[in-house]
Amino acid sequence: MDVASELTTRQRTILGLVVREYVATAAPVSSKSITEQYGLGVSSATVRNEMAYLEELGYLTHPHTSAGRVPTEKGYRYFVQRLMGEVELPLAEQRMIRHQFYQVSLDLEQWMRLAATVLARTARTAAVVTSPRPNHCRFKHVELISTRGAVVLLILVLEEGLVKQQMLTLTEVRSQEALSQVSNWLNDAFRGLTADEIITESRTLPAFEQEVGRIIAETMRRVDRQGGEVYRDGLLNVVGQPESTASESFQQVLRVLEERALLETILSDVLSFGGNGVQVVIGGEGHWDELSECSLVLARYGINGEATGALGVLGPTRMSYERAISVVRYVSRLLSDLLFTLYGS
Amino acid sequence: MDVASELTTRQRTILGLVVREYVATAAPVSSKSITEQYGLGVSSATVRNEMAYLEELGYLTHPHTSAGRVPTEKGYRYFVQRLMGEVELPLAEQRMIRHQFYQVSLDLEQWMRLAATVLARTARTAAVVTSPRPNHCRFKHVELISTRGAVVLLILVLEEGLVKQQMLTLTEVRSQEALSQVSNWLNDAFRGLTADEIITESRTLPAFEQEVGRIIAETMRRVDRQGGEVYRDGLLNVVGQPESTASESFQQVLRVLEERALLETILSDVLSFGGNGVQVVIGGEGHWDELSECSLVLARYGINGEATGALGVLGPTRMSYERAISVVRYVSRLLSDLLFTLYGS
DNA sequence: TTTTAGCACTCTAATATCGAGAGTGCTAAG
DNA sequence: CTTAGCACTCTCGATATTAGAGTGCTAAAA
Repeated sequence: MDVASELTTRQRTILGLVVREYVATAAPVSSKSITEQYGLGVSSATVRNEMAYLEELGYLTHPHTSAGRVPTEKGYRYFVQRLMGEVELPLAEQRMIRHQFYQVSLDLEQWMRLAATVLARTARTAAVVTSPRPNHCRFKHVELISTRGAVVLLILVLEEGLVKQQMLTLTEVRSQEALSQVSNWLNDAFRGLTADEIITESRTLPAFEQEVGRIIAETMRRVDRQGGEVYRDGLLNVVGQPESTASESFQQVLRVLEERALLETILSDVLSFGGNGVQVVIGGEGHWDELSECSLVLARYGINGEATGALGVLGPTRMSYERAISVVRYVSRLLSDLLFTLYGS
Repeated sequence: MDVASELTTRQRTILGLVVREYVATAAPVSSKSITEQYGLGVSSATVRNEMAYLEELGYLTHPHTSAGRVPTEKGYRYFVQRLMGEVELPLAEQRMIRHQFYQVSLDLEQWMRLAATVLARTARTAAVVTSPRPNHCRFKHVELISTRGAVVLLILVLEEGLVKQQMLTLTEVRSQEALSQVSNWLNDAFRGLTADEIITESRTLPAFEQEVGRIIAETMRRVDRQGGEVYRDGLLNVVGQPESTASESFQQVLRVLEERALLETILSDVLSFGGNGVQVVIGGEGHWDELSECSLVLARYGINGEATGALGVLGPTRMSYERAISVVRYVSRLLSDLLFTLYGS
């Protein structure tokens, strides 16, 4: 079916122009405007015929009888897959972005935040970044710090440089001395273990150590399970859109962005689906009802097999895919590189 | 001037009803609907006269000649200050909220997040919570953890239970042993000091210790300066409003919510302005242009003199101030209590 | 066979007109 | 001081009209 409907060069050119023009102006594109702006050496009537054919194949539509053409989701997909090519972000922008990352201090959290901001600004859409998580995190270091009475601050450092804190209330008061001893002890005992291994290891320990071990394992399991922090930016870009005024589908976008759980489901769904590289989901594609009328441009980043996160951009179907895809690709590579310098083996 | 324009009981009643009715329906309130729904024992004509008087004083307006009345900002302010009284959140809701906080683990971050969610859901507006910060934070504990080569993870714990992490690249590789020795050393030397004191203290130390001390002090200064994390929720509540469709002022609200810097300026402005208790800013009040057509209900929380944060709710001027104020008050008290159990002296 | 000029046709978007209805303001009487 | 009554104003929705943009189709030209 798709083989039969192979397009001629001219048809592809026209489809590309319609997509570009529509993305730029948000208004249906007429045959005349195409011939006038980009002289193809043919008349508007010819373009009209081609457009009618493209509509027959489902790449374009009519809002109504006498209006210009608008790309369908299928049209956008064709554009992204066959017409666009591997566009790279302009070197000037690459340099600017890289510069910003190097200016910020060596801190994962700041990188994530910056990544979200850069994505949103460059693609002019909403952006999402999840912090990188290992498949199974491993213990590196624990510190027990007495604060007040029986309340103790437990600080847990994992192999990947992730730091978690947790307050505990002990059944009896212990001195900082005693707590330090315990944590030193545990640091030796648990080094490099996973949550499950820590549980096993704890069995042989005295009651208090065992209790702390249990809490550590629990925290690690939570980290394994619930994935990382989610950083967002550029919500305004979604709201400011001309089409957003009326349509309710944009409320859905905001809902997706606000509800962690939903967002994470979609992200992991999309990423488990495709392989490496940038994934583009245009208008739900049947699987994700929440994303109708929106597109998602996603990529994984991080150190493969060790710790990966997701990052991407969410906007109206009418978005600049060139910009979105190129910036998602660039930032994901950049972050991967930065992570490697910190945690790489 | 305000003394001369003291209102009669009936005028106050009518103003109150108009505000309540308008908040509920979002439509201009007519004299008839007032007399019909809440029999005041007077005719609509009387109400009309009173309304005209209230308009003269600036508490109400007309969208146009033949429409019902709408409260002005001054009207809302009068309502909040003189008519509303100290409304408490319904006990059932109080219980529900308290329950949610106790279910979540003993973790500041989770409390903040939950507080934002609860505020947004209860007041049906956008909500903001900033984490509590001391005026001048004091050193408690440092840990240096070697990760890979010369890259070291520095974990800094402050008196108030705040944990900061930071990656360093050393000029030479050092063993974990050596690093632990240094951090033990510093833990004794810096205990309870402020950033400035640490700088002074460092002068007498060897180069490496001095360098670490400098980094610690720098981090602490950053904490002092830039305030805490900001948690937001309920953006959808702003977008979903009937009046939001057209007006651009709601884009401004979103801008305020998205731009950390702007938000923090406004928060600290408002809070430094008023004393304790819940502060209500209705429609910018001349100082904050970004908040025209919006209202902000804010309170400080935390342990006075030790560590305080801000929390509040941001919505259209047409919001339920009873709900907003009562929930802001309740959550701020609740959080203060919770903090006290953890860090209180 | 492909392209194109030309023209009829369709639909939108803007504008004007109209009437009903809601709500006020005012006046004069209670 | 209150209220019935009424004129007046303004919005809102419905309807009509028109200009213009853009298409689809046909028949001629390349």
